[in-house]
Amino acid sequence: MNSSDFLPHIAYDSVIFGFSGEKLKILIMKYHNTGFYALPGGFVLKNENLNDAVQRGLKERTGLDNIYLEQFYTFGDTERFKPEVMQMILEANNINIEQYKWMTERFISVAYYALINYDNVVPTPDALSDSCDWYDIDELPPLMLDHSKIVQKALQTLRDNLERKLVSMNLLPTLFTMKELQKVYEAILDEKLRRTTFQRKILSLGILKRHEKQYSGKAHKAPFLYSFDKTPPSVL
Amino acid sequence: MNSSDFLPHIAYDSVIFGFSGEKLKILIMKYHNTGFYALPGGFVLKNENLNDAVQRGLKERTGLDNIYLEQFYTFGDTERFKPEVMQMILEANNINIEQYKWMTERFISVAYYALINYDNVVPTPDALSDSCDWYDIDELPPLMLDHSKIVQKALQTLRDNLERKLVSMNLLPTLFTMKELQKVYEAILDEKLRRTTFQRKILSLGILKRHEKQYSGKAHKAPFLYSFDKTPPSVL
DNA sequence: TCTTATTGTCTCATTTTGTAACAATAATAA
DNA sequence: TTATTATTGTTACAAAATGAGACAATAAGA
Repeated sequence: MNSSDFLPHIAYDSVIFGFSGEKLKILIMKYHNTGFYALPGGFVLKNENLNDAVQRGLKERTGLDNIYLEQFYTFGDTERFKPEVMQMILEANNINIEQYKWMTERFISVAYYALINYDNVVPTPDALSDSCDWYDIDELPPLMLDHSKIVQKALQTLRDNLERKLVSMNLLPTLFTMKELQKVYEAILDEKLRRTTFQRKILSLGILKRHEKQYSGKAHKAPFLYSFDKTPPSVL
Repeated sequence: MNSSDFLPHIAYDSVIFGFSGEKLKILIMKYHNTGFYALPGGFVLKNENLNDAVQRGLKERTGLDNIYLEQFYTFGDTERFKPEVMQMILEANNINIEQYKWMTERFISVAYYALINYDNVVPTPDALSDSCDWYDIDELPPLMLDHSKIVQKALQTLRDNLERKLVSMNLLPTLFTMKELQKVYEAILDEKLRRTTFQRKILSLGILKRHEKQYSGKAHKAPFLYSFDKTPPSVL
């Protein structure tokens, strides 16, 4: 795979959401020797579907196949074009700038968000970066270029989609309690929800399967465990 | 303006909605001597914002400035790459294929929908096409490439956004009746709505300003006229 | 003046949502 | 063993939103 295998001027960036404990998190990369933080991204092969290119990149970053993905916006302002930034990254990696000149040209970036089960992931840096780590959504480092804007738009889209798509299914393990599910909603919406109303509403959707209780080791009544029922009525 | 002024591999397509009478309509172009019907589209100048490129194209097609625009999806499957199609269009226009070879390469297309006031528009074909006309959304001719898919996705997005964005504001003239507003909703959702419920709900949003009645010339009580109130509370 | 079609508003039934209360219960402390 | 504590599942009732119909008002035409 060399430069000429990729479509010039076209990139993708991905906002990879995971949920752990009480917090919504995303994966952020840090480039070698530059202090630049960025979203995981990549390029599209000349004979590759755009969506497949993103899946391929996510597989490299997370080790997971068949990730839940939603494309949410394509960023195409000329302001994103800062050739000196990519040049610094390439130089910091002792890369032959001449050969990778295409990388310093203007790019339009198609942005996706992914939802994955935090526990299943081994974040893996790429050749240009020395880390790929989870960050709380409200404690992100300063991101390069327009990546902060991309994250904000991803969050907004995730919120808008929360009621219409099975978001939480992809963020939780197979079995979970009603409280855990509520925590996911609260983390995404960034607001507290009323326990009884939430429970009634979710159950009335008919998308959950109730399993045997499991004694949790806590000093109170044990909660039911739930899973998402197979082939739910698409919640539309 | 010549070929080298444009970003290669990147195009846009626009689904331009208008409303007339009872029907939702979109603008469709027909290419010279080929029988190909297509959405209005175009390319992005090397130093031009993506969104500006689309506004520029819409201005050429409709004569309008500052059109309401929403980007809704970027189509990037390799299946869209059918060089013979663009080649036929170029040949039918006696265009030097060598010089316009870039047009026959693979393109990723960013799709937008626009909402405009049907009555204000003079549809104008471009250099390659001999017509640009309104078609009822349910009576479209067969469209080239994946353009039918693009229209379907535009419609779905429009429906999803109907409650959250001020869609109708851009499809109606300044003054309109409650019945006309209801017709817009019905055309978009493709379903009948109950008059009293619709009226109550819309009025409760507090986004309409009621004006003096105008005797309509019809044999019944004259309806109020409404306009959208300035700076509505963004309906979110 | 009567008829017709449609509009604006109101009422009442139904459904959904907000809010609080309460019994059940798993671990812990006494 | 028994009481205590924290949390859960469910119910009950109030408040709000929605569905469905009734009805008076009224502009134009018969």
